[in-house]
Amino acid sequence: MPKSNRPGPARERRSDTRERLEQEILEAAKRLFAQRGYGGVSLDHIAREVGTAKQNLLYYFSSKESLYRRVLHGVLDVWLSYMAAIAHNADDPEMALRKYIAGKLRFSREHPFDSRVYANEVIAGAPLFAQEIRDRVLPALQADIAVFNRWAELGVCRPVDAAHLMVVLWASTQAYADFASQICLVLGKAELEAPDFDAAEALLVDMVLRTVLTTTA
Amino acid sequence: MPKSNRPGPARERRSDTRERLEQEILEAAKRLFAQRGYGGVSLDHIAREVGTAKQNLLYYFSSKESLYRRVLHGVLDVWLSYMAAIAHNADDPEMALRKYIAGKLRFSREHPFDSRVYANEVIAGAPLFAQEIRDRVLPALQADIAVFNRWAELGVCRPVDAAHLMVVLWASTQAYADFASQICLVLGKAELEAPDFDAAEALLVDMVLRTVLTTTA
DNA sequence: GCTAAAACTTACCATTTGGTAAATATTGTG
DNA sequence: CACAATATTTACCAAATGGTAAGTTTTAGC
Repeated sequence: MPKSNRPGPARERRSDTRERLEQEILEAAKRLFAQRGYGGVSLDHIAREVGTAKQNLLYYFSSKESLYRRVLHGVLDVWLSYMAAIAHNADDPEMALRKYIAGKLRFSREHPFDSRVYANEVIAGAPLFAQEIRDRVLPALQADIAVFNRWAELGVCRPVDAAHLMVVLWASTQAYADFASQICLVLGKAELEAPDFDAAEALLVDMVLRTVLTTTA
Repeated sequence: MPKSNRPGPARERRSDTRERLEQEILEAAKRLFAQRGYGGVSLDHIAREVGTAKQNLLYYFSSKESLYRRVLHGVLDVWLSYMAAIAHNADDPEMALRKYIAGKLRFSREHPFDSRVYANEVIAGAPLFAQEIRDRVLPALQADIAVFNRWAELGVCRPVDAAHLMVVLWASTQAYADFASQICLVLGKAELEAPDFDAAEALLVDMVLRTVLTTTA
């Protein structure tokens, strides 16, 4: 079998190399932005981490800011999908909430840096992401609030302040990424493990279901 | 009445000036560290904010790091006092928890920058404050866990995972400082006001008491 | 192999960084 | 007023900052 015109997976295609390096840059940027915040990271830093030159970053990403924005978008997309899933499971409040909490906690475990970059941006006052929050998070939240209200009308849930409930869920689930260093220190362990996330999930689900459901399990 | 030897409050004493300027520096540093993180703030920045020269900051604080540490200590001292108060109200779990939540939320409202600086430090992995957390937060948490366990033994409370419950309370209460910008955006208001904090407090108290107490109110 | 596009490097730049050293100004007290 | 302690400014510094401009190497398709 001779070399096909469109090169096979034996040797990486140029476009694949590009994509891979782009990913590596994004990953490194994510780690560093998470650790030191936007202003605390230099392009040189990121470049060295990836093993290329600073000027090559600027070949892939036109500026430090555009790189940062790309990282932020990745996080938000996932979180919004979790919020949308609540509406998709609207026929079963308990399952919807269980899934939401489990999903957010799994994300905190598997992508702690993503969560931290986002946290840094919000703590800074969302200087670069305010519009994105208005345009995408606000409607997603309103949709979920509507779902909670419908549940209350149907009598399957108590009427709760859904907006603040979601804030509590955001904060609690993301804390296991954002505040992991402190949680580790006070639990006396080097890093959070599966049982810790399980315990967090059990407690959070318990708290939320006790607060929201009318039927006692 | 002639000028007394020890100058009265008519003209500020030197030592008062010193203290005042020191405070102003700390306040400005706090605001800026909260907004941009340690690495994102320059001494020049802080100095300009205060209206003095960078080199004069270094006269009052020996280095950027020492300034940062001072800010962090201020926050932790208050939070630890709230944690200690739980043990001091050990005879009344409901009141202890109500007070804790109310106190933390009031602090988030009145001192949002403090909370944000601390959040930045923890998100960064607590590079400068890890030892402080081990030495002071860990014992404080263990003391509170012991209180929860005693409540469970007495039958006034359900046995809960007190460590994770405290994590949830930390995250939820601090979110109203750290994530205020996002909460404002999704609530469609310019800034959080008293009713928002009241709603947050009501929900959090409700959630926690439903989870913890054996007696139904 | 040839050529053009894509990928990467070298050179450079004005500005800002945290910090040191030293000079100057201001203040309290005898 | 004098003098010493306190407070503030001026002058520097080597290193790092984000970004531009221009060059060089590598690759894909003919």
